[in-house]
Amino acid sequence: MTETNFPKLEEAVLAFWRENQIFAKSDRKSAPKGEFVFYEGPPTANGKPAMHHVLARSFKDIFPRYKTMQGYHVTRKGGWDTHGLPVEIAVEKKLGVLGRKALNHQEIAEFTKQCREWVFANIEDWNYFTERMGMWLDLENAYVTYHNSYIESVWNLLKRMWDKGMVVQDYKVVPLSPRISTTLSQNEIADGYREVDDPSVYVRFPLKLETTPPAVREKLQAQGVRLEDLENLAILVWTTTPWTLPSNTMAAVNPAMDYAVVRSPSVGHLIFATEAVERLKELHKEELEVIAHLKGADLEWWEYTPPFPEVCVELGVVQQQGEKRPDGKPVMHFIALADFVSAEDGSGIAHEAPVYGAEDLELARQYGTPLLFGTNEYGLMQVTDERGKFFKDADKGLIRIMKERGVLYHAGQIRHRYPFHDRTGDPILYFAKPSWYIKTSNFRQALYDNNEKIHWIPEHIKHGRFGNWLKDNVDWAISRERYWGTPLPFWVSEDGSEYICVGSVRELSELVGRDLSDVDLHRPYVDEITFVKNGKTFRRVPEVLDVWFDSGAMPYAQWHLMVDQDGKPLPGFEANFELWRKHFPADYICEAIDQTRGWFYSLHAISTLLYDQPCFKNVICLGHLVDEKGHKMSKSKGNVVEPLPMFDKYGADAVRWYLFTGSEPGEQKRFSERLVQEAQRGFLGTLWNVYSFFVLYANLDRPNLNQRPAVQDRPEMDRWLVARQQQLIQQVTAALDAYDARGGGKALEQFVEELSNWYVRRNRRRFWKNDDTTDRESAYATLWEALVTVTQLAAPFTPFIAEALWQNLVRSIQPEAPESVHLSDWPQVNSDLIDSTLLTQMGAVVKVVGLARGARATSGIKTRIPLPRVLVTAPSEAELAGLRRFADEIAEELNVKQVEVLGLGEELLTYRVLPNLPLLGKKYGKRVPAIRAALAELDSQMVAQTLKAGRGLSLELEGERIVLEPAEVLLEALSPEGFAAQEEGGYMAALEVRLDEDLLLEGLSRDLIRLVQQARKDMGLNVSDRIRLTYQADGKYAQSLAKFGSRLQEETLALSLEPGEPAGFITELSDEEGSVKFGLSKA
RNA sequence: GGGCGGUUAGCUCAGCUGGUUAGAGCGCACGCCUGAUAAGCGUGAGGUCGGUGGUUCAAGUCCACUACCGCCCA
Repeated sequence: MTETNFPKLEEAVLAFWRENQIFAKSDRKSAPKGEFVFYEGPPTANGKPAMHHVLARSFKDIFPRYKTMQGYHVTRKGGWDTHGLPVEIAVEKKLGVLGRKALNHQEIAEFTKQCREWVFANIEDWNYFTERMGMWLDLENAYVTYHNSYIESVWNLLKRMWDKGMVVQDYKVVPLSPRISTTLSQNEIADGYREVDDPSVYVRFPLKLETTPPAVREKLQAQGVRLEDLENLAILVWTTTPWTLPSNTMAAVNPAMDYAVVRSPSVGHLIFATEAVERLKELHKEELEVIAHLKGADLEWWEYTPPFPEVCVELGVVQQQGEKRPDGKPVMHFIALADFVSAEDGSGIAHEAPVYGAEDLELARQYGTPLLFGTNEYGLMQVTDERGKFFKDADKGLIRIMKERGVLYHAGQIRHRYPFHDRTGDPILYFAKPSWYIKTSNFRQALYDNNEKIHWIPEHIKHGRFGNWLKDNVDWAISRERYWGTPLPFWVSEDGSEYICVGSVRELSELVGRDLSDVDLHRPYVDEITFVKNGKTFRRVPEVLDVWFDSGAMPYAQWHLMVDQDGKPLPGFEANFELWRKHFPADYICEAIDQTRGWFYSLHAISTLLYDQPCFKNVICLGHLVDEKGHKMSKSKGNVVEPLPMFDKYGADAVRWYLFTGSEPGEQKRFSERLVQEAQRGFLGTLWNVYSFFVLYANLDRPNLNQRPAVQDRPEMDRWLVARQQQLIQQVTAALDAYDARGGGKALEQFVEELSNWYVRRNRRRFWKNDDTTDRESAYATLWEALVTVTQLAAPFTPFIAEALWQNLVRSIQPEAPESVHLSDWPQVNSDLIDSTLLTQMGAVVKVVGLARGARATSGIKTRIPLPRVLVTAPSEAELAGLRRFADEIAEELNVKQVEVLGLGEELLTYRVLPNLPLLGKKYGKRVPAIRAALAELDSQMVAQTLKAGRGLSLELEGERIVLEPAEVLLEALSPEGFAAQEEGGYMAALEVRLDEDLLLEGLSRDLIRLVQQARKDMGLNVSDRIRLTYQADGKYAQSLAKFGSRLQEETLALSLEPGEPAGFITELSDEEGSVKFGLSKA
């Protein structure tokens, strides 16, 4: 065996690539098919590379390698995502600036400096890891999102959107830590949930009868209820946050739900969800009588008096309570419809204070209602007698006021989970803050239509996770009150009346009146840049950009694209423009499934808004890696599998192979070391074995592989392998064209399995003892071609082993061949060589041999002992022809003297008669069971004769006669009596188990051959060394030697075989058949 | 609470538009082979296809409900 230490082999290949700059050369490989565009979704280099990065990078690597071999050029520009919260949090921890409300200039400078350093904390690990796993990526020219050039391109994109009116300022509900008014991230909140008791209050909102919707009037009338008779009619609204009630602008009902008009002895008439009636009875301990039913949808626009009507005037939002809009609709304080309202808790009518909830704010947008800020952003009440109190402390007082006003129906408590801020201990305040938005919702249709043009893997993401998300698209909030990010290029005048969006450094320089080319565009430096225009001083807005915009901008910013409103390059940026144009849109991108709302979306949104086209044509959306038990890998659980030890132990190829073929790419994958080991032993091991076999004998025989016999002159067995190999090229090419790595891998695996266990196994002798030179040369040629083809086809999957094989198989004998397998051209299918008849026939042979081996096993007679006869059959005429054609192969493989191929209707065979259900079901439907029963009754020989003659089968069915077409009946051969047989699906092999003296002696001779061969090996002889044999034998062994001695000599390369006292190396055997003792000496 | 995906042998996974006895690899047990040999091959055991109900001549596959796991969102 040659080198089998895969990790060591991989290191050698890496050295080879490095020394000979193979990656750089692949960049210059001729590319008649043009550019295949790949985008690297930028990882962050502050963390360590983990196994899921191997997954993504493997899939990112395989298709560019494939396309390069196919004759495309692939630019593999790396990239790093460098801004954002994770970096800031890490640095905050380090610097200890926790929960500070605002940093001063000096502090920001220190902070962003630290961020910049921290970003590449693990860059060395990343560079090493990427190379080691065999991913070719240009890391030297990687784009970096914090570079000034990158930021400038992002500004350019924003400016174009700004000029098109796509950028607006609006409110966004964010989680705040009150008192310090710091925006928190989801992660910071996730840990802070606590069980707490909060108020649960039911409040009456009296309805204004003059605004009753017509649908309500009609329905009440139909149910015999007069509106005027309803006393104190009010909706019953539920909330757990009384402090938000002063900010109430709407009450929401679910349009699909049932609502009841209920009479309460204590307060008059109430409307709330029918589902809640029983609960309220229980809760408030009073008898409630349902007198009418309404649908939620009926109630829209019905106006009510809120519990704190004075607030809206007090805040100056309207002139007077109950004000109308120009179209006659109320400005606020009416019933709105919302799908999110449920009746599982409360009354089924939700109180809407849009300032304090994201869904509520969205509803306010839909209905165009203004906002009432009952608190400020520090959580202090701004209105009512509770003014100045911390919001949670205002509940009691507000409840008292409502009681006095007679609108409180019921006040209780509820235990639920509510988030708190760890560091301050305060409850989280969800609060609407002004924020910058991109109006993506205006492009909902375009976003959706462009998505139709994308090929998603897996398919369901397209209309599922991603499509649904686009359908419900809301505006993209792009501003963050942070420090380390692309600063928003918006400058606002001191009076707040005018905004200027800056689209380039040059533009900013002109506004300021000095050259800013060397200024760091980050905070705090950019904050110092002010200018005067129209007599007003402009300062930058404080926010930075959402990092997802950074990453979504990479198609443009990685080339420092700078264009004007018409998309034409700005002066001096013509070359950048050409680079961009050559690389837009992407043919292929790949990331894990969590990117649907991250990178996939940001790419798609930006390209749709600015170019109205998708940004990528094909996308593989990977499932997550979990541990052996299906749990998420996390450091705290200690179940993380590190990639580098896997590479060191099994090699990167093994890991890659497992990731490609282990399961569908979109599925969640359970990862374990064992599976990598399996991949190594399976595909890689088998391939390597075949290769070793080839090398072992090729080194002895030195066949001339540069002058190979024509395919048509080769034996059938070789032509079969050639056909199979062409079929493989077809399969792998089709699979990779469809971005189906798994399909391609499975085809390769299947081929290598057949190559090893059928072709090599069957043809071994042609390599090691074959005086027929033509035949030997043919075998070498055929096996060599198959290995070379597999090497090339496997190159994108397992680049290391493929390279090693290429160097040894091809480069060693063809110095003019491409220097690396990755610089070679993808194999082309020669369909003339796909002999499908031959493939079908050989398929039947393999099948039947498999069955016969099973039969051998059950018979208990070792393969070594020849048997006189095997009967075989197959379900189709084409396959029977194959069995006849390859009868010799079958005989040899099974060690039987005679192969008898049985056709349809022969006497030795009996059959199982089966209905062809797919055909019969369509034709006869309900009568299928009866037909089935009738068929079972028939004599199978008769049926076989009938079908053999090509006649239909006539059946008596409940007095009716029907005739089944031959194709509607299936026959499966059964094992005949008295044979060791196996059958399956119409294939059958039956061994005649009859031992005679001759066959036994022949079988024993094989034992003797094996004995001598083992001795040769123990002596340390070469396979080609000649020997001399002396022996003593008795019993059956003596007979066997007498009869088959010459064969023994032949097989063991013995020049002589003499009876007498054994001399030299001694080996012996003794059992019930007799005994034998050999002496071997080297000739 | 909503959306999407998953649940098939001890493990990792296939099962196309419904159709005959639900497959593969690994592991396990037993055996074979012995000039690919610290390899190779075969056979066997092992399955209520998460559960319930429905549609159908026929359901792992279609429909409804449901349980559990995962991801995203709220």
